[in-house]
Amino acid sequence: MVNTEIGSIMKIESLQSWEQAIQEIKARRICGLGIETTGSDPLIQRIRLVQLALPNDRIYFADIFDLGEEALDGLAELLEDPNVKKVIHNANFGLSFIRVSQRRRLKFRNIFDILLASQLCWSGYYDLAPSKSKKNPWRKRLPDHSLEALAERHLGILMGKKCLDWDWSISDLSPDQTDYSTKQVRVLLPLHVIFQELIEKNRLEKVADLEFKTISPLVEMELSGICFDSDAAKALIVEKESQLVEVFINLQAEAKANGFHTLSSESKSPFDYFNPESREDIIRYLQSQGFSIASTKADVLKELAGQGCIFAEELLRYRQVSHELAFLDNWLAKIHSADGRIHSTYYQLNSATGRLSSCRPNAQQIPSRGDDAAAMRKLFKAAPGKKIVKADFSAIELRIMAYLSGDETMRRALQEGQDLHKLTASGVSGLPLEQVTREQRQAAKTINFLLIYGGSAETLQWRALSDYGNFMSLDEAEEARNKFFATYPGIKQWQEKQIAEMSFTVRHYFHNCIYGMFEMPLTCTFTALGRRRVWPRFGVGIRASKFQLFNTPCQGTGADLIKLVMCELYEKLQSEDARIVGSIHDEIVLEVPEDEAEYYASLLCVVMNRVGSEMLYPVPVTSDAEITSSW
DNA sequence: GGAAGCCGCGCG
DNA sequence: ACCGCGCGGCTTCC
Repeated sequence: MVNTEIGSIMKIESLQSWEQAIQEIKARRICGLGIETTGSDPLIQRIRLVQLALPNDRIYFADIFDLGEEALDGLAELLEDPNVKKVIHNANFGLSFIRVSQRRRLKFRNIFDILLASQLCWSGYYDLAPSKSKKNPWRKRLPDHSLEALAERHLGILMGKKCLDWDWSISDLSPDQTDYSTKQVRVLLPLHVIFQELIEKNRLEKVADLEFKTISPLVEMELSGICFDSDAAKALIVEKESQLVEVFINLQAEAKANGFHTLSSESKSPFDYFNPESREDIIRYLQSQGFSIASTKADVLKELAGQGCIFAEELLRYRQVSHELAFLDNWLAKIHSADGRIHSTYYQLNSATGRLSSCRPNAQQIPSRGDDAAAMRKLFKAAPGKKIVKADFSAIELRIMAYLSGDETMRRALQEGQDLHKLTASGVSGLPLEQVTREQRQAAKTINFLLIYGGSAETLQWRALSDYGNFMSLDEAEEARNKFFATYPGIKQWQEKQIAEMSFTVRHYFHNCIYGMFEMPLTCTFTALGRRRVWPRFGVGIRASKFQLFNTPCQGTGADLIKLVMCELYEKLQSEDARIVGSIHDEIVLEVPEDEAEYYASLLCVVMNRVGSEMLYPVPVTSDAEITSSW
């Protein structure tokens, strides 16, 4: 049992003593940092409390409302000092507020984020909890990485739930508030010791350092947001709404004419006849018309439309337009009042592979494929006087696979600057490289992507048909598959090795307050930088699929790469208004002053190529940059 | 009336 | 038997 009264709390009364406290911390080389704010939005709300925990159990407690915002200058400087380690839980949150207060680019150094550390050490782990669903009686439960959960799991300290309706802007904070806040800061250094050891034991040092460094560019990217043309969006909405109404009326009329009634309750559907959003209605209606389908997904409906079913065709149209409308409405709703821009949130390690994810709105799912995608993308424009500079890695998955597998043919082809899709086309068809047609190259692209992730001859056949109406017999698909692996024997070997990993285990270290450090034998995959994903071993049948074992190292290495690029690039950004504004898995988007666009376009490529080629050595990495006025 | 699960679909 | 995400709508269950 830990006595929370141990250690003294020093309330800072003046800027001068705050400065002294910071000097003392610099001598100590390490501190825990806790920040309380008046709300969750750094663009609107402010920092209220700053608490710094020292290794001698002393806590410096600063009320920024009393000291004034100038107090944050010294803190920002401390955060940029590479010689002092700052231990924080969810650094992104507090540091965003610091970044706003300083109105300048901050390069945080030597941050140790307990949240990211925990997510790294438990990456992929889950346990099973009973579920109400009959179809799926066990559901995956991911570990809780909140500070409260970590304190309980690793230290045995029960902190209770943080009260969400505490007001941190009132002049006199209640003892409950300040006590709870202090309790949180107090567990940071003890947790740091544990996670430092876990990171070392699991050989995650390089990945952890990368993740901690990524906080700076990510904070700035979220605060930068992206410029959005709301007038053009509104015009597009008007247009699409009338399209939607038209399709909707047609669907209603046809359902009515055939005596159909919806099952949806009245509140959900404004008409009695047919609710196009209800899969139940769709299946029932089409059944009544003599079409029997098990699913209402797009390719099933397309099949029906091909057979002359107008209703299915209209349904597809309805779906498409309503989906696009939902995007537009959502983006408009997310425009921030402070600067008229859209500020997505990025999660650094919410995914099992290490990729970034994005939400509210998801900046990584802006349409790019469909008919109206270009018009939608145009809405994300550069601010006046700025240009958008974007670059993506070319065929990065294949390069990563070449690196991971060490396949000779693939490596040599890439070193010689050959077109891998063409090479595959040649290997599959038996034609010399120069006789490969554009169509064959396109088909080879599909083959490449499907087969490196474990696709079967059947999926190959199906994709060839659905993508370009190219009919392939099963034998032909099987033949293409065999030729692919004959062309790249290293890939085949690597896949076999990965499958063997299913029954092979690696010692992975965990920690809790009951057992202390302990190891478990787990299925484990690794990326170029040593990032891990583990698979817990419960009963039979619950294990990594071969697809996951093929895909995770590849996707994860891509994540290592893009994060490294973000960090290196961030260091090289010159003017304050050259900003990273997007990161979409293999693509970086910048918004820069117009007259610097050329400079940043080439810088971006140089950094991407260098970082990529170093990480995947001896496989070279290339990228394509482009200067535009919108995404 | 809210939470959980499922489906379908946008991106890479 | 293709992987990884987030989101919105419907349905079901408390």
